[in-house]
Amino acid sequence: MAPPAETLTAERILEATEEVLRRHGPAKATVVDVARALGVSHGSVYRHFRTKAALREAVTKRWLDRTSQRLAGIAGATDRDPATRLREWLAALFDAKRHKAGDDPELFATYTVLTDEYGSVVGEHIEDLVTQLTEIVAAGVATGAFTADPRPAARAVFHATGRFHDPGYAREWQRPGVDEEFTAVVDLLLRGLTR
Amino acid sequence: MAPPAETLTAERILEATEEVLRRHGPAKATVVDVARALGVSHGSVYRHFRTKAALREAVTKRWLDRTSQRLAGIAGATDRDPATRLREWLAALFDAKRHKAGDDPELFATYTVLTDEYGSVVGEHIEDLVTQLTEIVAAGVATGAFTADPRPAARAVFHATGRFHDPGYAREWQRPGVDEEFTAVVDLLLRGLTR
DNA sequence: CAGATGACAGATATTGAAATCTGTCACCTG
DNA sequence: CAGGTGACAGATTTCAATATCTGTCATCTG
Repeated sequence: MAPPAETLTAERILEATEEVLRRHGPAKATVVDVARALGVSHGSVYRHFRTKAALREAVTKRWLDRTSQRLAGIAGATDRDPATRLREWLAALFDAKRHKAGDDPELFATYTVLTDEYGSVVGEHIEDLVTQLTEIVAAGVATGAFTADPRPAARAVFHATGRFHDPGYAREWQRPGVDEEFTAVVDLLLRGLTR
Repeated sequence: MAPPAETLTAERILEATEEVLRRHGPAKATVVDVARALGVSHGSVYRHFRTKAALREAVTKRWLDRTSQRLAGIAGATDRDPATRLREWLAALFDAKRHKAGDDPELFATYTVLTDEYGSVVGEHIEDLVTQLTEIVAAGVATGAFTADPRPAARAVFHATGRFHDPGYAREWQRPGVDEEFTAVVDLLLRGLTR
């Protein structure tokens, strides 16, 4: 059922777009470049994505979804105790972001531009993450470990840790002492949640 | 001892610079404009500020200091109980920022550009604010209301409330529901601090 | 005939020459 | 002679012409 390798699919276009963005950056990456990379005319790209914006948006969504999926594994590990899971989930989010930002700063900057462009996609991603957090908090409430209204509490935890996952703070993630700051905030939040 | 009104002082240059920034914005405000507004040659401005950057930095500092001074009043009100003082201080910070951003968005954008340019001035301003918070937390620890190491706890509170005072989030401050989000975060933090 | 093409019009970006600005300094002036 | 000036060199910005890109669509082809 999988189409032959040479068939032009949305998937192949997205991969080529990621590569073009990596090479040229967000300002210079054009639809013509993507078409050239695939060896087709740019008109063909427009058969799969109505506009350049739609294409960039789809690439952005893909990138964010990869992070969500990684974290979903931790949120769903219902065998572990909620406090630990919350800590690990937040640490994993911080770690994922910090590595993305530190390992390839240019690519990270590229995606930061894209996420700024497509606020609604980011909004959905955040709702997704808050839902994962809600799952953990709700588990804690069920256990009796936490006292809280899960959804608003999860949202508060997400907002309170913004410094450790919002791309706007990426510069700070390299500085010494951030880990202590992270731990201090998470400790304080966990004390606030704990019965 | 106060110099006559027509004497060129650093103070008068700073006032003129604020006005020029308000009128022309950060990108188009030039030293020549400032000199023109004061009716002097631009060489005279350079007698008081070594570079354009030094002038802009001084204006930025003045602007930040005005906020610090307002908040210092609340932090220093040692007659009131620490938990209330902490809430009021954070609410006052949020309120001050939100009004600056909402009442004159262009001027706020101008100063956001300036604060991005002069990170060290912002750093000092933040240290100043964290010191004020530390004072409140320490008072709470003395009372027995809070359990915490005042300085790191104050820093954690500051970081955890970044969403409600960092200019990068200014867009969010207009949205409905932010007040509830603010209250949720502050409640959680206060629960964490409280013995 | 489904899918690809490339010519085209209007929008956007690039480029380089001209204009303006920054920072210095030798020289005024009250 | 303290404080101010304006001409100047080099850096930066502006602006208009030129080039490139986006999105459409009539046409082509396997």
